[in-house]
Amino acid sequence: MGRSVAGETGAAAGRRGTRAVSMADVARLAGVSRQTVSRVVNNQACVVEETRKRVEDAMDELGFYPSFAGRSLRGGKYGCIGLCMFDITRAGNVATLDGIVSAARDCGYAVTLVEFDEGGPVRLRNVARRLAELPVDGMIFNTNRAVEDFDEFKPVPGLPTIIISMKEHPRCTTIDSDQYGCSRMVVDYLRERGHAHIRHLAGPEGSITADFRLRGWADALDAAGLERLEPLRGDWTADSGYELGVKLAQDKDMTALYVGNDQMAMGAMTALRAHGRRVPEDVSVVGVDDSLQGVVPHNTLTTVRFDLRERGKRTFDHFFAQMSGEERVEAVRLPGAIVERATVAVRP
Amino acid sequence: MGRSVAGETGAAAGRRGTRAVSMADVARLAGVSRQTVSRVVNNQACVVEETRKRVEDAMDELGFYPSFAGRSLRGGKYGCIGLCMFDITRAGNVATLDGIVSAARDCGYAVTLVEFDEGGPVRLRNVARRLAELPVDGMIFNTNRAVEDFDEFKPVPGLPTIIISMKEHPRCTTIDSDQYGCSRMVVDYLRERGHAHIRHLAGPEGSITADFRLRGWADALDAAGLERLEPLRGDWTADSGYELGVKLAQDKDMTALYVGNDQMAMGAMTALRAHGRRVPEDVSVVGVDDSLQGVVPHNTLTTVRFDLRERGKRTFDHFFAQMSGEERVEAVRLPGAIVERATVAVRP
DNA sequence: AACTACAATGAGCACGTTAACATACGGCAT
DNA sequence: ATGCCGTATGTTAACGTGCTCATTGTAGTT
Repeated sequence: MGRSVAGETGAAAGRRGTRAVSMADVARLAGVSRQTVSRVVNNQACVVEETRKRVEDAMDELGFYPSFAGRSLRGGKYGCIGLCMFDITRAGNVATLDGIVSAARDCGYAVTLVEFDEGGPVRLRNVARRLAELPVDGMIFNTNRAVEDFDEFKPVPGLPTIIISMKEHPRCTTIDSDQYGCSRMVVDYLRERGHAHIRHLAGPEGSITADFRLRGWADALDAAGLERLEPLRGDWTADSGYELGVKLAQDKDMTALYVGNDQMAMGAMTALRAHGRRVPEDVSVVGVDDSLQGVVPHNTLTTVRFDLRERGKRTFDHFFAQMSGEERVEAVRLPGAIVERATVAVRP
Repeated sequence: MGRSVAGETGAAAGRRGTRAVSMADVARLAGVSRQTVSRVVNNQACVVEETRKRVEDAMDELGFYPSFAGRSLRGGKYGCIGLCMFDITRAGNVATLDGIVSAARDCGYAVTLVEFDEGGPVRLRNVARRLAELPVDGMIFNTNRAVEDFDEFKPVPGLPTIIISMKEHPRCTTIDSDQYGCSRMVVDYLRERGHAHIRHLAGPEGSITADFRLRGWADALDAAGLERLEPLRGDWTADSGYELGVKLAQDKDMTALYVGNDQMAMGAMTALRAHGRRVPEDVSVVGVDDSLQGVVPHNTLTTVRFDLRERGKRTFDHFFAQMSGEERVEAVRLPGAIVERATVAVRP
């Protein structure tokens, strides 16, 4: 905190005497009733051209903007969605945010953004409380980290709630890129190309995304009856990928490496090459996220691409459906697609 | 559009009979007046413990949340800032957004995010109109592209407005990373290390950031009386950097290359090496943004780092100052810092 | 002339909250 | 007993908008 909070300044500072212009002010200047001003603002018929003109002039002169408070107090709706995210700066989240914002805009909604508290364990209930006191008609949570009260959380009555998460929720619709399915897809893709020794370099513990990607890989290997060696865990950075790639270079049986994200894949690939393993001739490498395009020159990494902007759009669509009366609770998983570049070879 | 917009659903859908719980409902259940409920909600003194308890129980039972509309109608403040950005997904913007959101939160503000319309020329006036009808106490614009009515734009009376932009504005405080100064800094840095033939690979035309970085480089060379060859222009991607790097490899006089961002620098560096120019022995390379850390293994690029999250925080600070009555219009430019890695050599 | 039909506008209320003022009550000094 | 004070609570009014209903004005029909 430190400084005074918004609530306090509200009463104290006000608009320093410059109280915003109201419809009554406009009506007075234009010599009409407030209701006529209201009609002009809302583009209703039944206003004669000359009156409309006079009102519009008065609005311009006074710099009138309809008060959101008054309007929504009457209508009951704000036209805003509350969105809560863990870490906006993580690459995937931004695209999703962007998708939500633009889909919302198309339906006349704005997006109010808050971040999860960082210190201490996270509880959806607390965030929901905070959002419920903001001018929002519903909520979207993006929970890609562990949440204490995930299962017992109950959405605020009257406020449709969607959760972006791989974990299913008993009362809320969840939506996410299919982090589990993408791994099975990659394993199938590699098996079709003759690979039987497929190792995995996963993201850090505590990351739900990393866990689901890992589980998908493990289940796919088990289902296919392939040998499954212990996966390694990095921290999503290229340098951690390099470090673990050095270890993996020792494994002469490995013919394919599936890495939990592209940056680590980049690191691992560099390490493999530096230690005499050719890519893709000796070892095929597949990443996830397709995040290197434009960042690295001549990007050749075969990877899985999720349309995260689309994920945001779909999230809003489900939100909008609930706003419109849809009651169904479902778990939507959006599939990724393999982007074939040049780091996978076919085994004889 | 296509579907109905928020405004329309407001009246039509309502909360489908589930009108939100009001203070009056709580008061009735607890057997007190609305005012007493209000006092409990706002943690005011002068409520006897037993009454408070009864009211709180009633609130819990009914699932009461104070209505933002009613509250702000009375108080005149919303506790929300409107933020308008061009493209959230551009790397720098996210960090800034994050800084604003977290600084705002510390002062009890939420951030309502909208994007600039994409089609057609952009006018601040239109965006301001849209924001002014949302529940916001002020606005922040992030304008890193050309805006049609930049100079003549007048902020909405009563709504403090800050613009994140290198261009100065006659009526609004502007703030930005010092895109101009960083280039001068880089040129000085290279001159101190004996370089006299410093070329520039700039970002695309139409990017204000690219223009200011270019102008800083040009002015610094002119001021030092150094030869200034025509700069090349890429599109921020590593591949465009590579392509132009191939051309620059022909220039045997060039001893230093200053590139408008790190990704192009990465591409250019790769091209230079591929064409027999050693980095940094033959050519020193400096980028801007420090955006490769964690993305590329063993990142060695010397670059300029801006603390963009800090930029967001500072932006909010200036906004908050204006909310508190500060009238001053200023142009704040936040300096970057050179991150020394291994792509600059000292000339004999 | 008296009527209906319709267009244009106005009056009044309701939404949920809170500041300002009003009331009730017990305790204490005069 | 009277007056005063402080605490706890209730009452009233106001914030700005938009819906419903009422009123006025105008044109057309009988």
